[in-house]
Amino acid sequence: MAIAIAASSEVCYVWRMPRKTDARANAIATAQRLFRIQGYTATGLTQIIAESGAPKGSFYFHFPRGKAQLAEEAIDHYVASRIAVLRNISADTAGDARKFIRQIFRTFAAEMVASDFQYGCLMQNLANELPALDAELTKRVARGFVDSTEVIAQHFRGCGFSPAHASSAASALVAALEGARTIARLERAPSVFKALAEVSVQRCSPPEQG
Amino acid sequence: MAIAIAASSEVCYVWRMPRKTDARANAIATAQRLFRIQGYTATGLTQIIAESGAPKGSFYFHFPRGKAQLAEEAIDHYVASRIAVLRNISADTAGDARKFIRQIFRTFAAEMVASDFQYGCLMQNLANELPALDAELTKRVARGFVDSTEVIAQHFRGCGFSPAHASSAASALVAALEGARTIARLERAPSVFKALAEVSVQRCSPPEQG
DNA sequence: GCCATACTATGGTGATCACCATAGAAGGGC
DNA sequence: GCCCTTCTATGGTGATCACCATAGTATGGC
Repeated sequence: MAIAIAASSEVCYVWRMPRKTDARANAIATAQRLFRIQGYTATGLTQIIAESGAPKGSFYFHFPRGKAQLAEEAIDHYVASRIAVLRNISADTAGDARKFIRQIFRTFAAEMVASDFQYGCLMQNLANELPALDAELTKRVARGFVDSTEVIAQHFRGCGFSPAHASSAASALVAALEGARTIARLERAPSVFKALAEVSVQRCSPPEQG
Repeated sequence: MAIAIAASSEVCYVWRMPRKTDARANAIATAQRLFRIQGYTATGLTQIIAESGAPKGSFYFHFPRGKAQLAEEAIDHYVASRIAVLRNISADTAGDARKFIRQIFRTFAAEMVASDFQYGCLMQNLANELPALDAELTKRVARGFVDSTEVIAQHFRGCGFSPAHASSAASALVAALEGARTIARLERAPSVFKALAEVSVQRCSPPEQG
């Protein structure tokens, strides 16, 4: 097959060699971790490469567009896993908005405790450094929030919320989660998640709920 | 007066020369603005000095401890003005929790619109770069949140909330405000403030409120 | 065995980082 | 008029930044 393809000059590596190392995946995972802890600008490529253990010089082979490309792939990875978590919680609490909200706050709080309050949200960290980001990266961050919000709104609609109400409630919940992360990191305590969970849950309990 | 004071050797500049320039205040204001837009690490001293218009070389005369000291003074300034704003709103809406909350969201949203969604919260930006901050600066950021929260809690107590309820409601409100800022910057629209205001207000309206 | 591809390895690019040493100018106290 | 203090001005420090040029190794197709 290589012959047939080699003749076509357009695409030159279609046949994929068996993956030899996981240097690329390691770099993305390390970048995601460090960006979450330190932020985008404060994290140097030197540190990412060093901590990823992967060979140093080959970085621009895997990421020819450099740091920006690495961040793009890191955020894609992050958003995908965050959405997967939300979908799981949604499935576990189908039709029950209060249980859904409580479970989300509990899950996020647990994640922060597990990291000893070191990890922030990758999307939030990038959002706070917008001028350092190129257009493509900014778009992905914004899209990450939109997609996350949509998963939550979908669950609320499944609880009988009107589409408009579901959207605004989802938007409020996402914002509350982001804010809680900031506070929790400073307080090194998950109490703010508890406070916000109560506030958010009370909202959908009153008689006129629908 | 200068004679009498000059005799005391302990303090050597009590008598204050007439302030010749406002280079120092300019540097703090410029730092605050840039830190809010770009973040702490991403903002270089070079840029601060250049944009502040003040003379370049004299920076370490005014801020002998360098960037960290500048950030400390910037955040002190920021926290003080934020608390003043909250106190004003509190006084204008005494005894009315719902009005208080709505007015806060409206004020913060207006500030974001006025800056064309460029300004983040200085405390939040610093909180997201904790590893780059020294202990003193971290302490001031944390204290800024505690003090802001206390102003809000105080208002809630004045509305008849129990102390515990007032504290957790205030904590939730602060977190919601921070999260809303992040989202609003990306969406370049204040709608998330509106959504959160509705959610937060509904909480204190149901029959059992107290 | 040969070659193309996949990946590693080294060393260095100019630019920018925070920071500082040193010296000069401006102005009031005496 | 001299001095001390406040403030300005210049130029450069070593370190680190993202990025890249070049060469070497490993592996599978043929």
